[in-house]
Amino acid sequence: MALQHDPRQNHLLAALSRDEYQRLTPHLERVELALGESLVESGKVMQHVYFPTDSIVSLLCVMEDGDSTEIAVVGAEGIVGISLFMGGETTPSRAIVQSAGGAYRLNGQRLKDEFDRAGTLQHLLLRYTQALITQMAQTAVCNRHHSLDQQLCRWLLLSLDRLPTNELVMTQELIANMLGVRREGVTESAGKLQRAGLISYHRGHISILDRPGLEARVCECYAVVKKEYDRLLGYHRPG
Amino acid sequence: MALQHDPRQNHLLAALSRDEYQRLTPHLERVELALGESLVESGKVMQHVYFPTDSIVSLLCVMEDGDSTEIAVVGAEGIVGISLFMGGETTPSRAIVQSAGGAYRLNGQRLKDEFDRAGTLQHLLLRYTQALITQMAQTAVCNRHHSLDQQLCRWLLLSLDRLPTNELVMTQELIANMLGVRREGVTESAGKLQRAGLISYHRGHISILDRPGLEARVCECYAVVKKEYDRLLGYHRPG
DNA sequence: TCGCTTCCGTGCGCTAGCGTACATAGCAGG
DNA sequence: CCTGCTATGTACGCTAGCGCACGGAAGCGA
Repeated sequence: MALQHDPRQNHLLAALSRDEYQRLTPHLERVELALGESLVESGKVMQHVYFPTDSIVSLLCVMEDGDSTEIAVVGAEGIVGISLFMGGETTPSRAIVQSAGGAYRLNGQRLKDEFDRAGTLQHLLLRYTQALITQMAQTAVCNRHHSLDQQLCRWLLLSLDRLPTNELVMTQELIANMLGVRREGVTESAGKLQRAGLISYHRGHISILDRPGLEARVCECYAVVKKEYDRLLGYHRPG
Repeated sequence: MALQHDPRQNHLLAALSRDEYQRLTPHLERVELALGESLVESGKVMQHVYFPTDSIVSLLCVMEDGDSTEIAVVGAEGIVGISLFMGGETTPSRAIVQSAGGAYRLNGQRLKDEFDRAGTLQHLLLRYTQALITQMAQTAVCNRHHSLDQQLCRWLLLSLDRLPTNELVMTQELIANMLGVRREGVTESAGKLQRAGLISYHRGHISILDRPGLEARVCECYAVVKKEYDRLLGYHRPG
């Protein structure tokens, strides 16, 4: 029933009460996010928050020497720019578009005003933030204890869950940046998955051929995060 | 001017408005936390939140095989049990007392009621949560990119910042659990620091002898976290 | 004083992932 | 077709940290 472009493709916006949605919708601006575009820069004050619909955004922690690590990924289930309503205004991390697609942009002040009404939106955003925290925590423990192979599977599955298709546009170089490992390491791990017939890699395009196969190889971290997202955000919707 | 036991030794409680503080203070219950005590168990609903005064609490992410990693540490600057006001009620992580000491306990429903008044407390708690998120993110990137030596320095400094003394009661075995590494690895790294004259280790008691020396060895992660805590929570108080 | 437990130190072989270097293959444009 | 660029594959030595095993030392209780 969704129009081709409908803010309610974003799950947070879809869960708002009628009143809230009607207050916000005149100020929602549809934007197309390009691969690699930066939505949030470390320490810079944001003017907008973003509600992805069919795009994916990575939250990255970047260090002085340029090395980076993805700490969480945001798709249609979430929002980019939580520090606006959390009160800090800025954050030391970056937000990079990991998969091009659409999103709805909202002025930061409008969001804060609505947040301060302490209605459904506030509760939704806080629950979402807690889910995000879980993802970050699990990422930390995964970084510590699990093999690159497993982490790559986790990353692919988390991305896949946020995509309408089975195709990912993403070079190994970029994945390496996300995971905070060498590009060659990704080549090697991806090669294993490819030889096992789980994925097919071709110059920046990954096709997932066997999702159950990936789920059989992934570490528990994926399930922990997914379960917590389901619990907190109740994804009982069809699409 | 603080009494020997004063809830306002916790910085969040100290920053409340007079009204808020007076509403809460009849329900604050002083408790002594013992080393190793568990305040929050994975998936269990909490009855209380805790405001540490001179104790330190570690938030741990524990995996199926028992391996664990500390994702953040909480002292007098914070609160244990954010999932209560974030709306999730439970969390997949655990909270363990890392350094014995005092705390004030508050019934969860009382906290939620006050939180929903959308006053100073709400803003404080949300800003604190954002600081916590920064700590978790930086922990994740540190796990990935930095040596055990550096991480041990970071851990010692973060603990030291939350302690009144220069002495830490903590076995290497426990530190290893926090950092998610082998006990032997901690022995080795701690040995280096000891030979360099920075610390003195003796059967579960660590004395920090040369704090500037630790700061010279630590990775940038420590400073990033500290700066963000200062920015968000404004620790311009004397003690 | 003896015995037990806890905590710390050390050694050794092993492996995952790093840093580096280089080779190849697809794609685009002239 | 040739050039050049980007993405991927491969190889090789290196190191940090792991798993395991053991030894010793400090404290505690009987």
